[in-house]
Amino acid sequence: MSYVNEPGLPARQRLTRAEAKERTRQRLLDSAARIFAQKGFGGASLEEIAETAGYSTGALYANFDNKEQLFMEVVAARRSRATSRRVEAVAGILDDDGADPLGALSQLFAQAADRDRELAPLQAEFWLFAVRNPAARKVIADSLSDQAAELEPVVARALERFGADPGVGPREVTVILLALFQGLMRRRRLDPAQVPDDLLAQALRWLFAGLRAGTGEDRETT
Amino acid sequence: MSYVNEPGLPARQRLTRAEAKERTRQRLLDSAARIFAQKGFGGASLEEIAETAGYSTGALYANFDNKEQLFMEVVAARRSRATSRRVEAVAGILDDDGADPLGALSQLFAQAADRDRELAPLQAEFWLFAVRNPAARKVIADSLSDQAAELEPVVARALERFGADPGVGPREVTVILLALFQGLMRRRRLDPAQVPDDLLAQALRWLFAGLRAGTGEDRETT
DNA sequence: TGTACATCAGTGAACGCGCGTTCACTGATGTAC
DNA sequence: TGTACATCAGTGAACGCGCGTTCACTGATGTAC
Repeated sequence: MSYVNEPGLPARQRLTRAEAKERTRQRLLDSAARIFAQKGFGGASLEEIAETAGYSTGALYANFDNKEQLFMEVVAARRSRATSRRVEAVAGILDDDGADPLGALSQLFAQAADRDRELAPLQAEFWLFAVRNPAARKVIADSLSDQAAELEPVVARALERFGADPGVGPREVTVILLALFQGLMRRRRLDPAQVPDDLLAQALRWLFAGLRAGTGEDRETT
Repeated sequence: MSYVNEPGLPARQRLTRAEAKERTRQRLLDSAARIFAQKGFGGASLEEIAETAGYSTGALYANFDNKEQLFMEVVAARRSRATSRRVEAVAGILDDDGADPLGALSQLFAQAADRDRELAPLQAEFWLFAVRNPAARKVIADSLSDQAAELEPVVARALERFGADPGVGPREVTVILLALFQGLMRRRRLDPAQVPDDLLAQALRWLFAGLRAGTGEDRETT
């Protein structure tokens, strides 16, 4: 095998052409996600994206058709990642028998949002892109649906555990929870004082108490 | 008085210079809000904004310093408008003794969101601008706080009416409600099927049932 | 009321710059013998 | 294993276009007498 894999060197200097291209593609996608999050679709320049990844602009056009397609590939790349890990973490918390699972859960989310500062802006860009480009809407909507579908069984188990009315659809609750979470995290970003760590926990407790208390037909008359 | 105010003509042909300038300013702001919503901050061109309003680009620079300041003026202009009317409508529904106030309320919001298609994209642009421009963050955050403050007394009354625990802070509930509403409306825009008209009503019923049922200290242990 | 001058809101052509995209080129990888 | 040629991922200069911004100018409004 000659000198290719000398023990002292960082392993695998040599990549096949396809591997090298894939690595380049991934680096460009990572860089693109970062710059799009920081500057927005309009504000991000392809040169900065390429440069941040360590390439020249031509590398982008060897891997993607144009700026819009690059953006959609970022969407697709984000589709599968991160989400799964987060769902697992949520499931873990609910299965543990800690004293305050809803509190722990909301802390988990708050920490995730504080750590990954680019997630929320990136998602806002995705949403705006979807609203403005009819061709992209379905893809981005599906990406969100996937997210919800993955979280749904965990929510279903939580509903059981907290003794919710069995008539309650877990899909609906999942959509509500995601909306609530996103809304609060966005608001928190603008003025953190208005959205303290435990506000999401509060909301969750109220919501689950309500899920326990009444069916959906809990109409009220004076 | 010569011929200035001939009865047959649309009244007040003559405007004072200040009035004319103010009218121009308003038209430019309206047009800017529309184009920013449609194309985003980066995608909107000053020429299109001016042209849509019926002016040339120079008119923009006679009224605003530059593109960023124009954007911030759009934020400020939106701050006072619309919100008040909406809050009044909400208050009206809660004071009426209809059979299903929460349902009526959520229908009101859904209709508003469907009618004003530019509101949500514009607010997303505001949010992104705030996140990216530290100097603008406080102004935009305050704008949101105003919105919440205006809605708060209405929420407080709703809490009383629905018999919530008196220890519950109306401000927190207001923040939660706004987050929930925004999150659901955004999602609805991407795929309406996932967020039917009455999902917000469902969420509200559960939340208020929870507010009635338990205090914030409703901890749960297996 | 009428006249002469000052002001200034809005015009629109011009400027320079940065951007997305293209393309002839390079040199490392792959293939055939 | 070695050699000759083909392929193609990535380079980087060049292109043209649209943009934000500027500025000399215009003509209607305001002011002074």
